[in-house]
Amino acid sequence: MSDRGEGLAQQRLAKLERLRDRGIEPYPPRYRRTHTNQEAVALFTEQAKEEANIGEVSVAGRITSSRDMGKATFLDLRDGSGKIQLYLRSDQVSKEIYDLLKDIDLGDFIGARGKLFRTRTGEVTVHVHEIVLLAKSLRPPPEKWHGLIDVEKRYRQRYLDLISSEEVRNIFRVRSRVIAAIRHFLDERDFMEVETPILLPVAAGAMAKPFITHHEALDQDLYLRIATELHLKRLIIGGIDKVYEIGRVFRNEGISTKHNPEFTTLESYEAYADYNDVMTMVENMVAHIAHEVAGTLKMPLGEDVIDFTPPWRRAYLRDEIKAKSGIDFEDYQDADSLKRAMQDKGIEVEPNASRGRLIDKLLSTFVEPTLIQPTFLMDYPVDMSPLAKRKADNPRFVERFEGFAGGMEIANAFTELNDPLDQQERFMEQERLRSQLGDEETERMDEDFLVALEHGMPPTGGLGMGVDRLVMLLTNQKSIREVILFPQLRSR
RNA sequence: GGGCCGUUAGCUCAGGGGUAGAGCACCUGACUUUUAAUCAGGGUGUCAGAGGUUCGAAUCCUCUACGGCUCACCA
Repeated sequence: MSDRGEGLAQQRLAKLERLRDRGIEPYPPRYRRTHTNQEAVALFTEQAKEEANIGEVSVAGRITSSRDMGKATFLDLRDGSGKIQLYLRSDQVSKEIYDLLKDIDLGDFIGARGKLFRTRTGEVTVHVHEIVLLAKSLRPPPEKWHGLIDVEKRYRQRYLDLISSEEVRNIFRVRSRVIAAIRHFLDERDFMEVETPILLPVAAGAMAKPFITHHEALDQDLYLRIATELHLKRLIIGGIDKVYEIGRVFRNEGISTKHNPEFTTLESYEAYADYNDVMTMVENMVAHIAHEVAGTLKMPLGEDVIDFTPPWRRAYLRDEIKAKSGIDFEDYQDADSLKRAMQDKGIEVEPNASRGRLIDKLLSTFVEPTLIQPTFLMDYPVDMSPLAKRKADNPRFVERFEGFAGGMEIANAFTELNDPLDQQERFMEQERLRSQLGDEETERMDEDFLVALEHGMPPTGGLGMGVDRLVMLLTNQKSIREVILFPQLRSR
């Protein structure tokens, strides 16, 4: 048989036709297995101890490796639970079955039935007397030893990445367990999980540029949410005293190793709590998650080991910025003077930056990269926190903290602003900055939310956490794309 | 958006003006406990795409597409 000029897919297609010609259906509707691969291996291990007679098992999965010895063949079969080895002998299966092997390729799904035994080298193996093709694969799998390296291909065809990399499979297992652990932690504390709208007439609740879309029937532009904050606070007003949402938010900004246009946040709000209570909750929650997914609170990250054991270090934002940048932003009460001070230090500054954004620049340039071990920075200037409550003893600051680890911000929390008149003034100040500076990312006025606040909101502690970044920390990944199954790429 | 780097067989990668290469995968044959099976034979290709320079381009130049890192922006 010549295969010159034939692609690998054409070869497989030819095998498919041969199978059909022999009356073998390459895509049967179902197969009943008795055990997952993991269960089958465990079954043998348990029963072997008792030297009991082990019955037959049927298992199913994708063929990931094949070792053809002529009159005997070994196959590796993988399902969602793990791998098990199959062993076929030509003198112990029908000719039809052994011939079927010739037209089965790496990547095909099969079901196999037989008795368990242990090979000379000690591997639990199914001594197969019957195999059934469950699904023919028409394209070759990635290389078995190096796997899939091409980053673009890994993201665009994530299924191939998952097939060929145990490490990648594990990252997404951990991600799933992180989210489950968050739910468990909050549900245990009587928080109620809710879902709030993604399509909104006004995208408010954070400083970010939104995506815009259009509703045809309403003939109205809508925005994709940039935060869940304002709707969750409406629910606090509505009497749901402990509420949270884990959900996707969307920000129309740059893409980088730390930013994906859609990402997952946890936001939680607790009535009659303040930011000190939230701080305690955050360190306990992250410790709980780390313990659940890793069994330890000391997580490797690059060259470092991050110790999430509470209590985390606490410092004041102003002190920390002063210590690391040499600038005390309280010496500069307006944007212009602060800008000059920063330029004198050789810092590049956007001409239109507000005072809040300048301070944020100091934080992200000089402080954030140095916060490897978990740290809370407390008490932010009111300029950069339009939704947080002022400190009673100093109205220029608010009761706000951010949590950092691994040089990244992972949490942002405050005692929520519940004074509707102050909130209105803060929104108006943001609107003024927007029109004056043309800053598309300033906070937007949400009139409907103001009406809600006027009905009265109890003192409340609120939290926002970047779930993707938390997963990065807990899986030792440098890029957010490694913890998002299908990260945003330019379409081809 | 700027800068730098990359794109060669299904996959992982060499090659850098003169006949398109290797390992794995694949195909043919041998082999009844292998496991990166082994042994013998076979190269399956729009060198990302389009122009240009040259007697001759995968190789040099320009543009385009996509990706990575980084800066800017943000969480």
